[in-house]
Amino acid sequence: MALEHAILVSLSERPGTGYEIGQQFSRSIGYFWSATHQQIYRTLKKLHSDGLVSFESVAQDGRPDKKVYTLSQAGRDMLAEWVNSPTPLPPLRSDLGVKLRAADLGDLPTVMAELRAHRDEAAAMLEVYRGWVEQYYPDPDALSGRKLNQYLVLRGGVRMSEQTVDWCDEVLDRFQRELERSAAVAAPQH
Amino acid sequence: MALEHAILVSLSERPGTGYEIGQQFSRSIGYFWSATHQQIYRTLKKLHSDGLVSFESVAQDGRPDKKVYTLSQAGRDMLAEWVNSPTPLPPLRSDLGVKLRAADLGDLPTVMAELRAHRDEAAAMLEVYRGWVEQYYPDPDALSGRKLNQYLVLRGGVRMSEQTVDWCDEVLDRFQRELERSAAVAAPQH
DNA sequence: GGTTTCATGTAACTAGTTACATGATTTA
DNA sequence: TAAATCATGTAACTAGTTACATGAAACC
Repeated sequence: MALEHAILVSLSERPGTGYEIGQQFSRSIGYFWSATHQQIYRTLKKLHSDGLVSFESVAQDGRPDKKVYTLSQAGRDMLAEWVNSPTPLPPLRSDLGVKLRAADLGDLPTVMAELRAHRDEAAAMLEVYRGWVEQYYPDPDALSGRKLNQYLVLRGGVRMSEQTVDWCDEVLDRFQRELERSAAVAAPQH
Repeated sequence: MALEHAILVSLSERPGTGYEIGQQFSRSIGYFWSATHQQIYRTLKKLHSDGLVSFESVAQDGRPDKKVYTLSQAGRDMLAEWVNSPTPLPPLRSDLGVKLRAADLGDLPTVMAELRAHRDEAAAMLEVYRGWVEQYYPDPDALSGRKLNQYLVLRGGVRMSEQTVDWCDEVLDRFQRELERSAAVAAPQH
């Protein structure tokens, strides 16, 4: 139930509405989590009924009231306990990996085109993350505390994207050689 | 619904029981997927009712009958179509990342100890994957077809584990410096 | 004599996704 | 005037986890 924790972490930094938490999740790698707004509203409701957060309704003109949530002491205690607890290795799961294994059931040029698109998406994310590092953490050695933590999480995202791009490139290289090999067999030049 | 696909991929290589599929998922990185047996049995039932697989009950002495599932032509067609389709980048999700961001709510030495344990788990997986490469793919350049695909998936697992280990090391290094810094403040030597 | 392997299942739960709904405000 | 932003919600669904259940065989 890391969504609960991700929301609590967000609120531990500043109080906010469900909408704002959703924005943060989708806009930054910083929370290393993603969720739809429905999931967030539902979870906030549960966190409230569990006494981990409280909220204050704020009236607005022309817009629905917003509920500004704040972490309670119980929520803070719970978070601290969770932070000190072990994090098991997540089970391995990758759509791309599953698909790759069966790649020869498809059409190689098509598979390669889709792989290239996947690679490019990952490369675009990587550029975004690198831009954030430059913009928000220009002097990483000087960081400490919360800011350091946020930087290190971002570093994890950079590493992951790099890994994805490199893996796709490795696969594409090998598939390219396969293509050339089969072309050579189909139309030998000597 | 990549579990469906993962099961179909497994059956495309050889017919098998739900139990065997579960073994494969948990024993090898090859399918890049994990699932509990309950999930697998349930999904096989659905795949059967969708006409993507068929099964034959095999009586055994002293054991419950086993159902040996086989991919149907419809299943094979469906898989081929899926293999040719795009794979979107999965949403970023990491318990460790969420936790790291809130690391200063916990106790630094405790957090570091848990991080070290996480790192060691990932390093152990990495050794397992590397062992498989050596054992089953000693000459990667010579591979082609299904065998090549399987190798490339395994390479993805190696890369991911490496990334996890390296990230943990980077975080641990920085946290170590934080520890030393705070120790220096608490007990200055000059 | 206790654990692991083989082999399947039901039931209840938690987590996550997709579709639909409302409605004012700001920006292009 | 069309799209995006702000702000929340219900409902129905799919996916994944955990607990409980059975029972023989093989291994240590």
